[in-house]
Amino acid sequence: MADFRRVSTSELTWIDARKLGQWRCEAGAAVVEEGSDHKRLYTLLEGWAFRFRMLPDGRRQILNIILPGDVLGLQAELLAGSPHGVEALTDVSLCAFPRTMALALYREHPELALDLTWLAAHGERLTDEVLLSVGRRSALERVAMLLVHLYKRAASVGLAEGGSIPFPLTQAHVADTLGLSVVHINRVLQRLRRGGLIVLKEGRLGIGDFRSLRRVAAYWDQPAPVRPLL
Amino acid sequence: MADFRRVSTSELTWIDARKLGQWRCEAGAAVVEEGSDHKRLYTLLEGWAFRFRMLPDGRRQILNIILPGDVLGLQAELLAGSPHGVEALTDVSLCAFPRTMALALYREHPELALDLTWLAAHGERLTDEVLLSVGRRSALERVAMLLVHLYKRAASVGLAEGGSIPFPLTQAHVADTLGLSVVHINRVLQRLRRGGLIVLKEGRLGIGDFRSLRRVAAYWDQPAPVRPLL
DNA sequence: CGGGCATTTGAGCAAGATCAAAATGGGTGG
DNA sequence: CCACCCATTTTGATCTTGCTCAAATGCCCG
Repeated sequence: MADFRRVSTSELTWIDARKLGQWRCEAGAAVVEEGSDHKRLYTLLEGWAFRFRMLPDGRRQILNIILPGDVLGLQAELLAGSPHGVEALTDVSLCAFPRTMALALYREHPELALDLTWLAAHGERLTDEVLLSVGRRSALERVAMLLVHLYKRAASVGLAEGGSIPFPLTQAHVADTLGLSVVHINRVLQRLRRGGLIVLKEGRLGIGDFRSLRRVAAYWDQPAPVRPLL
Repeated sequence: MADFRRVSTSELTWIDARKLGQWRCEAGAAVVEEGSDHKRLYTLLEGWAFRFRMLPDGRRQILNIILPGDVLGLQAELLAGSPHGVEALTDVSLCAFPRTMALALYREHPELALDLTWLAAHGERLTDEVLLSVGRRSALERVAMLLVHLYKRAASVGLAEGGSIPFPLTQAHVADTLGLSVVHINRVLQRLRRGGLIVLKEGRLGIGDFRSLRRVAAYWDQPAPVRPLL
């Protein structure tokens, strides 16, 4: 997610040497099985994916949308067993590392290791934000919030072009992200479209009026997520 | 949270040497101001507390209940600025460490540092579980889930006595944890009480019928959260 | 052209919210 | 010990947000 501290070349080489290689996944495919016991750490190089959990009867909650640059598997791989599934939204390519890299990393590159913890903490903060939405925001606020947030994240990794970003989520995905029904999502989206707040068509999302959309979302800026200089 | 790997004596001494000391907080007091820029890492020694975020208009979402043994401030202190508040539920005592401990820890005790990341990841997993509840479970399921879960956690740190644990949350806290209204929480609790599933009175919670309560919660066991041997 | 998915629309329903007020239940100062 | 205060719990009544069910429409792809 965007702002990282500068990583030294020696660190980079070190990481690079341990790469297991690249993987590709088709849209819709499971990147990590729910409940499986994977032994890897991934970085998403390209494409979109999401983390989710399900209830026995099939209800699904999307926990997190994953964009290029995000690290995958801190929760899953550091913990035994993976408590969630990961599915590709678009064709996806990722870079895998052996799980055993972690300890070596901690021994040989404490700086990088700290970054890893930072990343884990940051991930939790994102989840916190979503929890606030799902628990306490109205449907309209939730949708507005999600769209603003996704737009910002996508733009920050260079996905914005001509005032819009790719938007590979179906309305069902949005529903499962926000804890709402598909039908209702549809109606809320139309409301936002009619109000000129968003432009959502042909798989792309543009924001018509950032300021208003934010206001609708009952959202205001978080201090930028920068790793503190210790 | 219960299951830790064995920590060596040298590690313990190291940690102990860095302790800034103990703090106490009264019930209801803010342990960390929302939005403040604290410089500490805490461990909760005694009592209950909770993490929360608020919306401009006062709506509150409780993110996490904090029990003795839990680490506080991974999200807050590793990130710049604290995006959430922490409030004491009961009188509380905590142990503080300087934020600068982190890097030293990473340099000198990679094993411990890995534990720290593990803790951060584990924290996120808890949040994930709550998110699944709030997003996709019915009110009844959510309450059942929360009570089972709190009971297990509290019991695992030795708070259970005679089949019950202390329960310092008001119904308003439960409501803000689960994204429901106080009135509705009240009704659901009565339903569970009448069904003999729980015993909740005089500030203590007992579970009448674990199996059924779990079933009601649409909950089933997670693999135990044990740090993997790398 | 036909099947499958996603989106859209309509109608009725219900879980849970809101509003209001009464009943409890400690704690506190007199 | 009592009177009072304030927070919490409880109850009742009504309303609304968002859900469910059902069907139509549009679209992509083989």
